[in-house]
Amino acid sequence: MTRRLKREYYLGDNVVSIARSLLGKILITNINGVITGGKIVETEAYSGLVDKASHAWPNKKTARTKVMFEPGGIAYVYLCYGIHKLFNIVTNKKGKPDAVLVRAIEPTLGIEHIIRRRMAKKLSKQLSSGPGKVSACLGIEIDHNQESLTGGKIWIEDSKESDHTIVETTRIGVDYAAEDALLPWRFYIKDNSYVSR
DNA sequence: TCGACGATGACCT
DNA sequence: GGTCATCGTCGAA
Repeated sequence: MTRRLKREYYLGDNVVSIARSLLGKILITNINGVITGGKIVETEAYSGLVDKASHAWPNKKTARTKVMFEPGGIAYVYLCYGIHKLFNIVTNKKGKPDAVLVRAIEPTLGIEHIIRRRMAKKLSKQLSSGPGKVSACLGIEIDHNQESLTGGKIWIEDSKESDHTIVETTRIGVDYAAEDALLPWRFYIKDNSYVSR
């Protein structure tokens, strides 16, 4: 069985280890009563204090990034390229702007709704293999920004699964971050076909 | 105000 | 491999 992660989980001060430990857990949404979810198979860590790739670097608080300065356990959702909604998990204590980007899931719950949202005919590996696709599958919108992850709309459940091998590598699409683009802060489950790229 | 530019994805060749 | 849709954000003016 599975159980919902508690607030304390998200308050941890090591966003990199949280990003790694989120692999295999189940991300679930309840959007107007429609429940969908999937196993997290790919994540990336972003740390506002030390990481040029983070929107909140260097400890930069703006209208957009202020949600990352809140205590962990809430969502940071923003619009990328004017089209895609990217879902992040805010971590760490108040004033420490860390977040984990969920890049891919393996659908496990409400698969018929996921297929409908993606306007597909059937389940395929390409439905949820990318951060914009994850939000599209789960019905995550911009106005879920700052939504609590311990409430009734978006949450994460633990899983007993632990037999996967984790691959760590560099993050995607952050070349602008110069040397920080080389940090091994992207994690995915080895051989899982829902991983992006 | 204004303009450059994305933590992407779909579609094309 | 390449192109481009599309718009909020942020720093410059």
